[in-house]
Amino acid sequence: MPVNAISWEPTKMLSLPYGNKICGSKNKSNRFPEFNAVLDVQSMPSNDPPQCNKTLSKRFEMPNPKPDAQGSINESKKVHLHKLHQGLASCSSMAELKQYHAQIVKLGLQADNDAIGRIVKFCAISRNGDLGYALEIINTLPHPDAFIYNTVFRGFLQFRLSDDCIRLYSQMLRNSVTPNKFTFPPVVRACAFGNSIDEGKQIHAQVLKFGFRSDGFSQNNLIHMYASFESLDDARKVFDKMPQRDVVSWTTLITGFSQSGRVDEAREVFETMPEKTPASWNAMIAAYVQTDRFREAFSLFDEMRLNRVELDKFVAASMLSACTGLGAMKQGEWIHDYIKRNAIEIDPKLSTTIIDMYCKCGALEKAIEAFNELPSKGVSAWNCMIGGFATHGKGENAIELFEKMEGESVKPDYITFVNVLSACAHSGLVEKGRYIFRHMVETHGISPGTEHYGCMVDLLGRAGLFDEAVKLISEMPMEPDVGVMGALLGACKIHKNVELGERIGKKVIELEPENSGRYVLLANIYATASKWDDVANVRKLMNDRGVKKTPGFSVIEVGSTVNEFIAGGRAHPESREIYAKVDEMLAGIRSIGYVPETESVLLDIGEEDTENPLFYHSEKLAIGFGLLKSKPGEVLRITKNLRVCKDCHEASKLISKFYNREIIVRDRSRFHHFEEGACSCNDYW
DNA sequence: GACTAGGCGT
Repeated sequence: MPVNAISWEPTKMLSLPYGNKICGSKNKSNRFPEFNAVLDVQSMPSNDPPQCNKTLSKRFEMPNPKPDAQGSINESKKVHLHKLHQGLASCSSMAELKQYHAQIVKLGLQADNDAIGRIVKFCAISRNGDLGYALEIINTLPHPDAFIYNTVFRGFLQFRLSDDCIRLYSQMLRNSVTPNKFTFPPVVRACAFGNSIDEGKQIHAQVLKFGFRSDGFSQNNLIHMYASFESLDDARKVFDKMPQRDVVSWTTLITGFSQSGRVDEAREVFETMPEKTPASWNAMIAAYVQTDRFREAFSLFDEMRLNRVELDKFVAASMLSACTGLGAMKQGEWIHDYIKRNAIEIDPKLSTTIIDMYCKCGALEKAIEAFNELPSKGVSAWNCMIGGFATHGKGENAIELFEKMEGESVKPDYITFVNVLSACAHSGLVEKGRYIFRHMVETHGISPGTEHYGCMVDLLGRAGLFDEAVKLISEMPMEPDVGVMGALLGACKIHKNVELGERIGKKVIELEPENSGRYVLLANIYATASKWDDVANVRKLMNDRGVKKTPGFSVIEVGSTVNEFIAGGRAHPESREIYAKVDEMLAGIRSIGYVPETESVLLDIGEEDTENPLFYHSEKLAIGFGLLKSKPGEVLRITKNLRVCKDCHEASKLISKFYNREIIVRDRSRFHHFEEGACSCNDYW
């Protein structure tokens, strides 16, 4: 995109409002050598209303440029112009716009800021605009006004061209155009987006010097800017110094703390808010959801309802996501019903959230129903539904839906193919996967990324096609990442390919030394080959590096309560009954052939004890609790944070047979539907 | 003539 050519002057720093405390690790210094000179406001008076310094004001002593050389616009021109403005308001394309522009030029108004401002506005910020054209126009104007500059700032911001926005701002000053209150919100946001810390601080100085200390919009954007620099102390200072804070100031600060991972401080701010809007409630609820603190999200949501605050689409989305996190389908269903009952707009984001909730809660049928109900389906809804089929091991359905999507002329994107390929991998559809991989490139012109390669390696590896998988990796145009290598490692585990597994395992561990799962996998590969010394070495390496195994937990929703279990845990108030039920359950399945499987446990415990922790894996406790609390025939839905271990998998199959129950377990990477002694994954996970 | 806060998935 063409950007104005500007000649720059030597630099000179100005003093900053808040010292230089921000550490600029992410700061890009010296990107705007011109900037400091232009932004020199040392000599500017700070009185309201905004003024500029003497040098600048000279320009403003000149009479404003008149629309035409002869003087004011005559009456017939005025009428014509009025009609033009009306037409422009409903203009829908650049072709049409250029015709209006031509007429304005014909009227001799090519330098008239009022008329040209409307043209620039369309180009810069309309959906069918052309920012480049706006820039060309601005370069031809002898005296573009603040409105025109501000409009183009917004245009730059829409395209995330923050550096260009900042450059144009300095050009505005060089052209002696005084910023107004609409100038700073977009310019400050540009600094935030571009992580331009030095420039941001200087522009902050300008906000004050130009007299916008009391302008809520400018100040709120400054809060946002410092928060995005993760300089919460400065954000807080701006907030504290504001003569009048509004609900946006509070909400911005809450989000700032939350996005810097300081959720508890966000809560403190939230608690002190004088009045709360749904946006403020949601900012806090989302803070909990984003940090997996789902229970706190639920309890805040209850509080919100007690305060008679109605939920809107944002709160609904956050809470649906909390339901997804906990596997709390009934609660999620309640929110979905609420959305429908209250005609809350289901936009593309909300629709993916709804579908994802049902998919991840194991209710594929309900997800399909929700998907079919959507009045219009964006690509993300299709992606989400295809991904749902994939994780449920319904590869054929995923492909069928993908073909339907193509049939309805919805353009598949990068993610679509990640999900379709992952569906092929989960269902072992090798030939189809190879075809889709080619189809993606040849028909849709999407070049494969690491995720696509990861899926292909997963697919080929699971099918035992190691040579082809290794060859594919060697052909990758980029470095294979840990996802790709991890997929190969997983395949080595399944097929007991010790030699390759050892090589890849070591590599993967070095790529991700803090991920305990990788060590466990390598240790298990050694264990299957009875290489006990190597098992011990991996374990020692883990200990030496202080890498802890992720504690496993499982969650089951019974009635309206969500119950969480950790392996061997006894924190549940009914733990005695639960353990008794688990013992009964294990005795039951032993009678139909259950033999505890110990292979997949990292052997860091004595032989004798090996059996017990397996008996009481969180998943078995959750199933025991489910059997205890649910009616016969009711489906048990369990969500687990780790992958199902081989023993639990075998046990779950037999439990489903012994008790004649359908059990749906969501693990870290997919779903297992246990029914009549078999699993939907065909023991292939 | 116009500006700022909160949501999803891969």
